Amino acid sequence: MRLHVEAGRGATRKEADVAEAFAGDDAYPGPEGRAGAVPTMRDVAERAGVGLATVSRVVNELGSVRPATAERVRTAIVELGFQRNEVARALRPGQHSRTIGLLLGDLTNPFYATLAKAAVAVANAARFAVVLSTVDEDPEVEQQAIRELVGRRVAGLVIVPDQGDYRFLLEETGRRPLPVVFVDRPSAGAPGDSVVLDNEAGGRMATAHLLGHGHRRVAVLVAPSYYTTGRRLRGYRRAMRDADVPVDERLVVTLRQGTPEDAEAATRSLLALAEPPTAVFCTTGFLAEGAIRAVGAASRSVALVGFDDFPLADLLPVPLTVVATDPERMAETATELLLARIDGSAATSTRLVLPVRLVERGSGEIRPPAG
Amino acid sequence: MRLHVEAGRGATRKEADVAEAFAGDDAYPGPEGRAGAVPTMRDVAERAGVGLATVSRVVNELGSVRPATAERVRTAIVELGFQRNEVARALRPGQHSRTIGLLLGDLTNPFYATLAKAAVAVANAARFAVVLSTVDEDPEVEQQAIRELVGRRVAGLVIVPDQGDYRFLLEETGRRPLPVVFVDRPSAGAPGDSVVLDNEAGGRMATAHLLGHGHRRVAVLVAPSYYTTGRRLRGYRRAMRDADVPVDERLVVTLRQGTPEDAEAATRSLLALAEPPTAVFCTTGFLAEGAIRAVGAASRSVALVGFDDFPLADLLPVPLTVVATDPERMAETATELLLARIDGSAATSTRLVLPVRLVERGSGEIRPPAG
DNA sequence: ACTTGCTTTGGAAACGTATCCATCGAGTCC
DNA sequence: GGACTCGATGGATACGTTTCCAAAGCAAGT
Repeated sequence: MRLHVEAGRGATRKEADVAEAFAGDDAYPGPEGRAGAVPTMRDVAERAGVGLATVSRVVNELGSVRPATAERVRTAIVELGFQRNEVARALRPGQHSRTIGLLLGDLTNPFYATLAKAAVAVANAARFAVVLSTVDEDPEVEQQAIRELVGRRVAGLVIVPDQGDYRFLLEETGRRPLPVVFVDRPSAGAPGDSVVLDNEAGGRMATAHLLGHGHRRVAVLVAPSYYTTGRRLRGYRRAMRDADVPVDERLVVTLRQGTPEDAEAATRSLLALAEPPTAVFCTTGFLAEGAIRAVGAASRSVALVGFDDFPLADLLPVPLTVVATDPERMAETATELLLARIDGSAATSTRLVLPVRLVERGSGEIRPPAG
Repeated sequence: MRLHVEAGRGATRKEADVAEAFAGDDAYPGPEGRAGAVPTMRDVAERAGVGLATVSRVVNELGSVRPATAERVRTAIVELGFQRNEVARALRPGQHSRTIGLLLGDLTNPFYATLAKAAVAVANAARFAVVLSTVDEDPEVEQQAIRELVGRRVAGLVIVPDQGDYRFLLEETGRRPLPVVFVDRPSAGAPGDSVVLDNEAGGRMATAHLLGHGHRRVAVLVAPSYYTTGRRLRGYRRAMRDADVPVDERLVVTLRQGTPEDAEAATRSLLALAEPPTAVFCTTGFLAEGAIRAVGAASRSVALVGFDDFPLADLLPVPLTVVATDPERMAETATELLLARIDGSAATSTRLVLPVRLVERGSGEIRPPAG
């Protein structure tokens, strides 16, 4: 049993490494198990003394069944504890499984976690289940995950796309295209709605804010997520141009990985320049985290603006100014759009752009050293 | 279209509230759609010139099919882009859907997010899908969510239980009991394995640590999550007893809600006492957050120990000392246990207790004011 | 009273897969 | 060389639901 190995991991800990497995206190009933199998519609029909079709009509609340009959059926349902088998239901052609697939990145990132939370809430409220898949950067894995979901006949997909090509979705889903909503980033050429942030405006706001506080040497840290951070960078350039401040390309750093560690190192390098930046715009929450560490360790005080708010940002030694987004609203909107699409309303392709806003907390209002 | 309302929300924002929906640029193909429907096993069989059963045998890698035949079938599968319909598969008796249900609390809580991440990773690696349901405190809603999952014929459940009663699970799943693993808290009387933390040891370590730094008036903030924080409180009492320090019950505060706000208010009250505590043990991450705010606002410096680590804890003005847990490992272990159970191995009921460890960062090493 | 039309009801087929069982072919033993 | 064995293969059935279609019940109209 593989678990034994697992339980032994981390055995170097100081205390209470008592990963004990004691067994048999409340043993499972054997596979032969207990009496009643899961009741089916046929059981209900039999008990209520009606036909199978009638039970289905009652369950699905299609009309044309006499109130008295319906009541008998409902009684039988309650008595037996019947619950419709969604699997069998989804097998019928033209029926979907009341399930949507949710494909996103690392849940440890609060941004994705919030997306997931909101999507699940909206879907569950509509009695849809959510199949969650997390992918990290590997288009191969992602495509496999999508195929898997399609194989499970989900009714639609909410995807936070990687830079991959999603055109295969069109092939994949055969007769009628699977409803898909892309979140945070539009997909390249694939059919589907999308809900994104106004990234460019965010980048512009952040940069203009720093410029407005007297900074001229404003660095920008860009994560390799192509679309979003690219747009934010575009906003940066636009703000610089609007303020007639030339961009020093040495201050535009595109990171390889986008991890906090990566950003910390990059920030250190920036601060070690002959003419270091007096402000840094971090196009990502993770990047901001790394930059904070580097700046905190440095002697100089550097202005910072992050992207994506996170809890405790206001508790830092220098509270972090951020471009706050509303991932919750984004996911809600996306999921509602998907459900509408599944429902058959929402006929034409839609592309929503949600606003962002600047939250001033201190780190962005630091002025450059005189000179 | 409901979305219009949605897009209009938050319209008080300063800039870029350009929630514009423009349509029709790349319209969906109509419902009649494009050519090929999703290929089925029958299509594969036809193309390969073999019987349906043979295709099934190849797909499921049951032996007893001649290599040449198998190869023909595999070719046809690739050519057609066939993918097994998991829905139909799950309908067969004795087959499960290669899907597990994951039931937990607010994903915004990094603890749950990490659990979800790890569970999904393990499940997906075993080619299981994960249906995610989040519940918040309402046993009614939770039971409904579980029924829903059972109706979808999931192969098993990973549950972070509320205080509710899970015995109904036994009734619910009919003939053979549904494999269930409880995480973080054992369930009351329900059948199933569980994987929990050594909460009592954690509480003991935290308190002993504070006592060891000279504190005598050690307060404890308890969230109303019954099991875990109750155990942590028990550890607190035990450490106090071991050190022969009497417990002042006014310093034992059980919160109504367990939110940061709640904790902040409670901490303020504590600090306003005639004989305020010199140290606070927060039995929860959220509680620690609130306590940090209250302590930061106060003039006095108070020692703090939190429970559950979180990112940036080391970046706070006074880096937070915490009892660190390993939710990732917990979820991995739980999911592996569930898969083993589904697989039919792991016969007897199991209960695992995972160790915790103290991470000293500064806030717990503050000494009490002399006197 | 018999037809007409409508509502309510039940039977049966179909969805795509896994598996039982029968069949078929080839190799083996006597 | 023929019966027998064993592996490979195909046909048929069942899983639980929805839905098409037909039948039956019933009221109203002629």
